[in-house]
Parts: sequence; structure tokens; C-alpha cells
Amino acid sequence: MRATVKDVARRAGVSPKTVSNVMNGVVPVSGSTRLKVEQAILELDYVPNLSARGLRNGRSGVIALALPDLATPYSAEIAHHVVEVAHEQGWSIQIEETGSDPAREYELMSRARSNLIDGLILNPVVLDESAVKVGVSLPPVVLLGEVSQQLADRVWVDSVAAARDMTLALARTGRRRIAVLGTAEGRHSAAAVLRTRGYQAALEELGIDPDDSLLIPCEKWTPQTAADALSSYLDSNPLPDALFCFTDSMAIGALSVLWKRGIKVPEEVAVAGFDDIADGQYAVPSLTTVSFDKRLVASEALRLLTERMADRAGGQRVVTVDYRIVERNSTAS
Amino acid sequence: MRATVKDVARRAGVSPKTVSNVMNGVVPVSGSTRLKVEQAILELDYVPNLSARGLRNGRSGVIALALPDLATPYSAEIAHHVVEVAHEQGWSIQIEETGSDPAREYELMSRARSNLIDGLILNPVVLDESAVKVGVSLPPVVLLGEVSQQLADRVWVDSVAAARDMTLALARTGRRRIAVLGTAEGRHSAAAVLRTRGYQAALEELGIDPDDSLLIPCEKWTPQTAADALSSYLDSNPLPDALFCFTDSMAIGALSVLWKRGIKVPEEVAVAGFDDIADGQYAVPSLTTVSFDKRLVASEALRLLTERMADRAGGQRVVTVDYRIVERNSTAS
DNA sequence: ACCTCACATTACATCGTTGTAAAACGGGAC
DNA sequence: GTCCCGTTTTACAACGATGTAATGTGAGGT
Repeated sequence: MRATVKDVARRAGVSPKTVSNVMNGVVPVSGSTRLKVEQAILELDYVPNLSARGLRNGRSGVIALALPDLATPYSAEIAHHVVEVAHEQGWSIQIEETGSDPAREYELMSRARSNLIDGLILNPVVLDESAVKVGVSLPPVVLLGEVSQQLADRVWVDSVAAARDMTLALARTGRRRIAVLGTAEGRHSAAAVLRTRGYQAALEELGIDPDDSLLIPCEKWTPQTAADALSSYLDSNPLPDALFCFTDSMAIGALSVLWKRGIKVPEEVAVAGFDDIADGQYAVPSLTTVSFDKRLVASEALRLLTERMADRAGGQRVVTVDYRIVERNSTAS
Repeated sequence: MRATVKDVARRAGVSPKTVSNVMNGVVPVSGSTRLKVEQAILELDYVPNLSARGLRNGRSGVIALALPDLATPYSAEIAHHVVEVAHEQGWSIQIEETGSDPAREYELMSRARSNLIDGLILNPVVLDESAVKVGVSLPPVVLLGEVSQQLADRVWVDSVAAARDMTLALARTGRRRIAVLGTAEGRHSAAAVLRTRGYQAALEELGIDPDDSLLIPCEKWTPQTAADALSSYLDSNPLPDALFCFTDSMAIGALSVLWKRGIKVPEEVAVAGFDDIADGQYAVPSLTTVSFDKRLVASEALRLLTERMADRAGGQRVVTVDYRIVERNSTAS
């Protein structure tokens, strides 16, 4: 049987509350008593019961992190940083996967209300369905990434500007027929819409006529789906001279297809991505991408969340994280 | 204020325990009462408080998953499957990162004892230090991967056999000077030791004289460290005709270095990995590897853990997961 | 009508911790 | 020696859900 405050108290010859005071350190405890208690804690190998503490305090010290799919390098890197930053601050992270399913995104909200969780960091994929539900009486929530509405605190990168800059960077290397991979046909993915918008804005600035046949749709943003989409695209379309993939994962799938077809990157076609996942550096050729500080995303998300939990509310706050274009071999001229 | 059983009970005109009975479904409840209660639950938007339930039941429904580093594709894939399988069975997963630090591995054990966690799935990196601590009075633990001692339930792949098979497969494509990347110089990493052993066994079978200059050490198993290790190796050693990397991540780093040096894979040197991470498929060239069912690893780990939590104990159990060599372009002859 | 028995429901206590308010303690001033 | 005051410690209750044991309800048999 595990030791409780009571056991420790008995052994130290004090009351349970005194033990609690020693543990929490808010109420002053005299040196001699503190020693006795600490001694007893060691002897009994006492570990406080967090369920009881959570019940009493109304806080569990656990934050949920909900991502579409942990196996995605981007999600994994975000999760890594969130876990690390949270741990530094004494929080635990409970991971949930939404599989991009709005229903699941909503379900998590209710779960968050079951008090095992003090707050939720959610990386939504679909815009409206999931967002609409963010109604009243929900726990503190911070959204990661692109979301259409202002429904909760949010940390994001300005996708429109980044996509525009990347398109301009590709043009600067002499490319004119710039295709994008990852546009959405359904109403999915706010990021797809925004990145497409940035791309189009750049074309306009450049005085390049937009050509819809250069928009390669791809609903799911995985290497596999990207490879498939690009592959069938190339079967019936001429090769563009640049390919801007809306995520690095897709770019990696694309590189694989191009290589299999013997199409040289960057000589015949330049390839760029978005997210700066670690693998992009080691891709063959190394991948040009939109980079931003993922650790900062994590720490800002956590900051917003803890501030809101502490009730220092204020309206919906938005943190915009800087990005920069990192040019590597895949777009060399 | 959130509704409690009491509120629901009052509204439904029954006692709190009846509400509890409706929720849990073990004690029979008459149809009419059940309806009244369910109605009240909906009206009040009642969500049970898991801290309280956890305190009362002694179980939280949360399992901790401790991995060296979530940002590693291998860890991320494992985490993905564990989260998914666990969710199907109604468990939540709390993620912890050990950073390969034995102290942290131990710390997690204590944390697991704080009752917010019913069990722990731990992927240890260091063998003895962390393992020794798995003493008495600890929560149910399942270890993932190679561990030297038999201290807890365990799910693993037979690294020795797999490394041997991979080495033989490389030899079958005509390679003779087969180097391995990832051997350990310190006492770290059981996997390094075992995989090296399998490699050496194969050489012996093949009648190839072992050549220690073909053992390329690399303490941390990341693309970056692998790239660095291989790079400096090539500066002062002749090119082997095959390179067996102890993880796919390292292989990806290696491919990048070889490409940058203009060394052709697989023509000049074959490259193989271990783990079959998703990115290996899209590597350029696609990566030959040791593949195994990670979802099975996850589900078996969870099975062992839940069985042990249910006290169907028995001695230390070991589940060995099958593997197979997947030959892709990086080792074509 | 009465008793039994099975089943549905209830009151109460409990899980371990901590806030509140009151009690005990010790030291200094008179 | 007494009184007062600030500090440390204590008893008690409460957080919300649920197991236990006891109570209440009805149907069926005699």
C-alpha cells in the first residue's frame, strides 16, 4: 500500500496538514518540523496522489495537445517542443490525435472539460466545423496554425506572406511556370487556401498570368498523396519549371517521384516546401523551405494558455511568429 | 460552475448513486429512471470529473509513454500507433521525453507512482542505469526495444537476427566491404551492441574477415550526427561498397552526405537502414531497411501493460515482433 | 391478506489532499 | 507570574464519484 500524508504525519509526529505545508511551501514551517517531515517522506517513499490533489485544487497540471497525426514530421516536431517546454514549466502533456476529423476535434473539447486536463492546445485542420463548436463554457484553448475565425487564442505563421515570399524567391531564380502542390478542392484546410492566396498575390506582383493548370490539388498533405498527385499530374501535363509544395512532407514525396522519373532537381524543376522539418535538410537535394521557430510556437502557445488559465484573460489574442525563406539546393539556379 | 452528480441527481429526482449507476452501467437501472437521468445529464451538460473518479477508483485511465525524443521519426511513428491503439481502448496517453537521460527515465517511474498514471510504456536507451532502478513497488511497466536485463515485460524485435539478415542481404547483392554506421564506443545503447553482434555473425558465416575500420561509431542516432560521422570517416578512409546504418534516420543523413560528395548510391555504395520509417520510402534513392509492424509493437505493449494492470501477472513476459528485410533502390545491384 | 424474494434505489462513508478557522505555543513586556 | 501577540500547528470539512450495506418497492406464491 502506498503511503499517504496521514502515514507521513503519523511517522513524523505531526498533523497531515503540516506535511502538506512542507510539500507546498506556502505556509511557513519551522525548521525542525520540516526536517522531521522530510525525513519521514524519505523513509516512507511518499509520493503525493495527484488525483486527490487535482480533485481538491481543481487543477491537474496536465495540458492536452491535439494534433492531426503524430507520425507527421511537422506534428512530431511541434509535439517535441511542446512537451519539452511544458516539462520545463512543470506541466505534463497528454497527446491526442484528431486525424483531421472535426468530430474528434470537438470530442476533445468535452474531454478537456472532464478536469483531468487544465487546457488544450489544438492544431485544427478543418476550419469551420471544428471552430464553430468553440463555444462558451469551454476550457482554455489555444489554436495552432491557420484558422479562419477568431474564436480562441492563436499562434500562427503568416502563410499568405510566406507563400508570397517563397513564390517571389522562386521567380528570382528565373522560374516562371511555378506550380503549387497541395491546393484544396473541398472546403478543407485553411492553410491551403491562405498559401494559395499568397502564391497568387506573388504572381500578380510579378505580372505572371495565373494558370489554373498549375494548381495541383492534394487533399491530404502526406508524402504518399503528394507523390500520387504529382505523378498523375505529370502524366498529362508538361513539367513546370518550379514546384512549390505546401508542406515539406509533400515536397519529399515530390522529390521521390521526380527522381524516379529521372527528372533533375533543381536543373529541370525547382522544388520548395514549407515548415522546415528536419528531414528537409537531408533530402536529396536538400530542400528550400519556409522556416520558422517551432520552439517559439510551442512556448508562445503555452504562454497564452497558462495566462488564460490564470484568468489574465483579455480578448482573443493572436501571436504571429516570424518566418524566413531558407534556400537550399532544391531551388539552386 | 460545472455540474456534478449531485446536480444531475437533484434534477432527475434520484440519488447521486443512481446517476453513477447509469453512467457506469454495472448496477442495473430501470428503464424509466435511466431515461430521467440521461435527460438530466444532457440538460445540465454534465461531464464526470476524472480526478474524483481517479481518486475513488485508484485508476486514472492514463498511460504514460516515455520516448527518447518525439521529433525522431521512429519515436513519432511509435507514438502515433500507441496513441491510436490506446484511444481505441479508451486510454489516454501522456507523453514524456527522456532525452536518453537515465535520470529522467527513473524520474518518470516515480511520476508514474503519483497515481495520475496507471502504467508506463518506456523506450529506454541506456541499458543498465535505467533498468536497475526498475525495482519493487513500481507501477506496471512495459519496455520497448532492446534491453539487456529481464526486468519488466518487453516488446522487441530481434536485432541480432535482423542485423545478420540485412548483412547477408547486402552480401547477396555482391558487396563484400560492408561498413556499419552507429556502433557505440561508450556503454550506451543496447541496440548498437546487438546490431553489431548480428553484423559480425553474418560476416563470420560469409567467411569475410572482420575489419574494425569498417565500424563507424556514432553515439547519437540522428541524421546530423550520422552525416558528420560518415563525412569525417570518408575523409580518411576508402569508400566501402555497402553501408549498413543502424537506423533509417542515420541512413538518411548518410544518403545526404554521399549525394553531396557525388558518390552514387547504389552504384558505388549500397546503403541500408533499420526501422522502416515512412521517409525511407521517399528517400532518394528509396531506402532498403529492416521493417516491422509498429502498430503491432504498440498493441502488444498495450496488451502486456493492461494485462499486468489487471493483475494477470505471471513472470516477466517478452513479445518478439517479426521483421523482414525490405529491399529498395538503395541496395540495387 | 401476508410473507418472501429479487431487484431497484438510497444513505453513508471513503479515496488523499488542502483551505479555513481555530487552537496551541513561545517569547517578550509589564 | 501574567498577559498579549505573532507564529506554528491542528481539527475539520470539502472537492466529486462510487462501493458497501441497508432500505424501499413490487410481483408472485400461499
